[in-house]
Amino acid sequence: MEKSLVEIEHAANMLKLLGDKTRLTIVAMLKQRQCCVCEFQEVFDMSQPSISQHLRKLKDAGMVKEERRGQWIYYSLNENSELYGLMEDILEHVPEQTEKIKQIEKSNPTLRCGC
Amino acid sequence: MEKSLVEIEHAANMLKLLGDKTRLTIVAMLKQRQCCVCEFQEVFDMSQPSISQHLRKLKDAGMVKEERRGQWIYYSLNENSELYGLMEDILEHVPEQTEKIKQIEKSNPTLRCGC
DNA sequence: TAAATAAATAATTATTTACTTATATAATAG
DNA sequence: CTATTATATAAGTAAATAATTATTTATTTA
Repeated sequence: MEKSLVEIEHAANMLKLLGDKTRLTIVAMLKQRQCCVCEFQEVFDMSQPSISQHLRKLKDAGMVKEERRGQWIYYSLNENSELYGLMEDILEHVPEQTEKIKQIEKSNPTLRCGC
Repeated sequence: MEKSLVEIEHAANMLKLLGDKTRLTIVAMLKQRQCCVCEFQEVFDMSQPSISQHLRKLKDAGMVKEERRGQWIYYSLNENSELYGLMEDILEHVPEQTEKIKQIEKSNPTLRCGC
């Protein structure tokens, strides 16, 4: 399979977004499974608006998509993005975020809805 | 061949550096061949110190190395960096910078030394 | 050794970024 | 309908970034 080519300016914009530890971790977590905002709140030591703003940037760049389910909004990687191939290749070099996934499954913030 | 794993913080730092169009272009050019500072000056519309500072950041991160040859300093990719594998994989998604390489070969700023 | 060239460093500045708190919007439950 | 919960948006701010100009350092050449 050929590598997808991305215009250098688009690539730089994407790399800049992934060049933030929080966002890179978010994306690495989403590679393992979709997450809702309240789940990210469990693992990042920052305010809810801060997390929302990171997700917004990733969404504006087309890297993630959101899906509302009741009062929760779930985020996942956008596999249709022209940036997806590059994102995948980057994530292969980044450790799995299994600890963080375990952490949210333990505290299970969306317990009440049975997601 | 297994993908090299990079700690998420290191990966984020590297991606932040590549998340700048000038630096990403520099690195893409260096994938094709080593270049000296005056050659970068031919293709980027910015001051010499600005280019030097970009190169310094890439060097501090271990992504490029420099080699003085007379009054010129040549930069090349540091293949021994723990980040090299990731960098290579990213560059596979970025267009070749052949136009820029041609441009510097045309004006040939280091003509006088016969490099 | 003096002048010229190549590159790095220092100091400054405008812009961008990543956070904060406060507030608004949207959905659900009582 | 009201209260609660989940998330987004707005406004403000401190820190980081990418550029600039001025200066310094290093090398070559006359």
